[in-house]
Amino acid sequence: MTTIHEVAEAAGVSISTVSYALSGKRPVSEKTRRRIEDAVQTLGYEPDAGARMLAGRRTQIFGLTEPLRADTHAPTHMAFVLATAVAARRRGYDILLLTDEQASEGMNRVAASNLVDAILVLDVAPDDERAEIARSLRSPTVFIGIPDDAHGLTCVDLDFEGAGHLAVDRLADAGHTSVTLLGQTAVSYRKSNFPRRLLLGVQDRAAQRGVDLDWATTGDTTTDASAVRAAAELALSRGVRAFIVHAVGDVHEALLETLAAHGLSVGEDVSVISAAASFDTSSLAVPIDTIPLIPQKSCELAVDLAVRHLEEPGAPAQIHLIPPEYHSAGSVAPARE
Amino acid sequence: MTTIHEVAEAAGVSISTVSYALSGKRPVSEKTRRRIEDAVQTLGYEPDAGARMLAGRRTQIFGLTEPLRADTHAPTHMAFVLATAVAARRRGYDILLLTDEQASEGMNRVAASNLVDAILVLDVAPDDERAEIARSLRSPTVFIGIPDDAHGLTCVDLDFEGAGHLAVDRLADAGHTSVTLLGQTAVSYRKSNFPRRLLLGVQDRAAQRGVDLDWATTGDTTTDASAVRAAAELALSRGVRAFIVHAVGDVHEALLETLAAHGLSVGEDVSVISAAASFDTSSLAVPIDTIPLIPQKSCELAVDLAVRHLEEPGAPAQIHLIPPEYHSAGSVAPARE
DNA sequence: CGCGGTCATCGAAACGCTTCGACGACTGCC
DNA sequence: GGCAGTCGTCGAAGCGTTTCGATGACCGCG
Repeated sequence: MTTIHEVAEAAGVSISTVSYALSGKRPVSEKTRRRIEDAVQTLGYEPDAGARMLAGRRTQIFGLTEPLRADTHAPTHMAFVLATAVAARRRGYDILLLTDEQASEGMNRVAASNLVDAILVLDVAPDDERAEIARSLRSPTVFIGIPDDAHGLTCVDLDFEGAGHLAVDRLADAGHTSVTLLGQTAVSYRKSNFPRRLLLGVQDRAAQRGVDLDWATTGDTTTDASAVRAAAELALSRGVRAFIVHAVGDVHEALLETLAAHGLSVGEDVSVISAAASFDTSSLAVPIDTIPLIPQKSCELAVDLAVRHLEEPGAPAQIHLIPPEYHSAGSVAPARE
Repeated sequence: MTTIHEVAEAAGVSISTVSYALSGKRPVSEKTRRRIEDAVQTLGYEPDAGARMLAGRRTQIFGLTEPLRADTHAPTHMAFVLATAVAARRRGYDILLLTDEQASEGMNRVAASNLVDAILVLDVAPDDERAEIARSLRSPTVFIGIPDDAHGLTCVDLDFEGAGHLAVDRLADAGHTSVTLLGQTAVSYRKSNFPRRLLLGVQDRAAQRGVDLDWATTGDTTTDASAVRAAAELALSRGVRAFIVHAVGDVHEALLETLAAHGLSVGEDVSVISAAASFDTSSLAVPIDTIPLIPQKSCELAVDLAVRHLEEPGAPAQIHLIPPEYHSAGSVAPARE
């Protein structure tokens, strides 16, 4: 294993000069630095992680807790994990997985042993036990998602309420007076927080704008295409011609099929908005207006916040809501009499 | 932060005694150990990871490389990641995620910096570039899956060929003379290795047993229910009454629906075996005989192998095939004339 | 009683890096 | 020509463990 000593010797300088040349924390002359860089190259030097942690009191590792409950939607979850890993890597951090049954043990352990510089929390539940732990930890902790009691926590998430407002506004602006929200599974309204926040935003704004709102879940614990079809049929029979969908791809497809079966053309006879979808809605049979939930955005912001808290330890904990964006694809039609 | 010094002081012993008491590498008297354990408890001592790495030349971390290609089946992949993390944790190791676009960079980096004790490789491709890197690394590396050139590598996987043999044998034993294999997506036969190995096993044994074999992929890049239905229809029209399914849950459901539509009862009129499914087939509408692919088994074995290579550095690299198990559920019927 | 042998404990030397204070060599100014 | 101020570099002190060799206490034996 090649050490900083060997690099120093090869370059004819002291080890501290090598360290400074590589970290850039003190100026090093052009000539010297080049010699050092050459030595690093030819020797294939890579600093020892353990030594660096010990001396530098930085590990360049973030812990990522993900409970991975049975009802977690795997593709979405994976997108978040991946996005986090990529964002962290870009800032020079690696990701240590904390998938313990009891997230508490893992968080306490890695924090107490200084294995990680900060902890990122995924798949946040309303009554998440990790909230309490995060408050007791000295390591910066960033939640991607918002627990009920977010007091003293740093959180990042899409502004689901705002997304709900935006969706209703667009439909109301188009003249629709009754709207149906096809939501998530029933269980996710209990185990997660964001579906409720979107629902709240939709209800809220619907009331303000005088829009009739129906709301249906799309299955009990798992998405159920027949439940979606039934809900859609019911809505259509009541004359509803505007839908907000907050669900996975399958639900969109089931809805579109049902609409097609009725001879209704999306963007002409009927309006559809996909709210907070984390998959690519452009691969659907029909282009759909979308207010996307972009994992990359949340995760990048989360990583940025973690880094910031590391750099300025005084930084206040607060909730960061990412403003919703509306991507038009022509699926909202003016209401007909 | 509490250090080993404070523990030593509190217990009235030297730090080396504390270290030995905690590691058990040298005998410590009952009395002393209890005092030390008490001090550890009350002070909430947790050894510093960096210091431990530096002094002990062990990090207690495994790297996990997962390329996460677009065509990766997320739920299956997640099951493997989770199983690996759990198995590693049980042996006292944490998992560091290596999701880099170029896995090479990450593997080299973490190995060179001694960040990990060993590397586990997931989602192995036939021409996987990580094979070459693994050979050049000093860190033990274990592949979960088998690349084309496995020379000099330690690999773990289900015996897919054996699973193919087993499936055909069961159907042939039941008197079936023609069988259809509903395989994976077309792309996975190029990008992965295991679908080919299962196919090979099936073809092989079918030839030996004089069984007519048809083979259909279940979509191009992604599973396509209509392709499954078409393949099933075709097979049925040719009089085939025996199916081997190597695919995700949706494919099973599409097949079962098609069979039901023809008024065929599984386990009476028609035989179905699910080969190498990594999900729970008992949640299907009809109980299906299954030769399961159990992520826990592969991942536990992989972790065990990594640990073994760490303990006895001389251990030879070899391929470990997990023998297939046949779980009967009554879905194989005797062939009719 | 003294001697070799356990057993439990201790002191000190790594491990490879970061960082602080100091120092010499210049430069430019009075 | 001497002095303050830069700039680049160096030596050494940690960082918190593990681990090796040594030491002292105690035991049983001749």
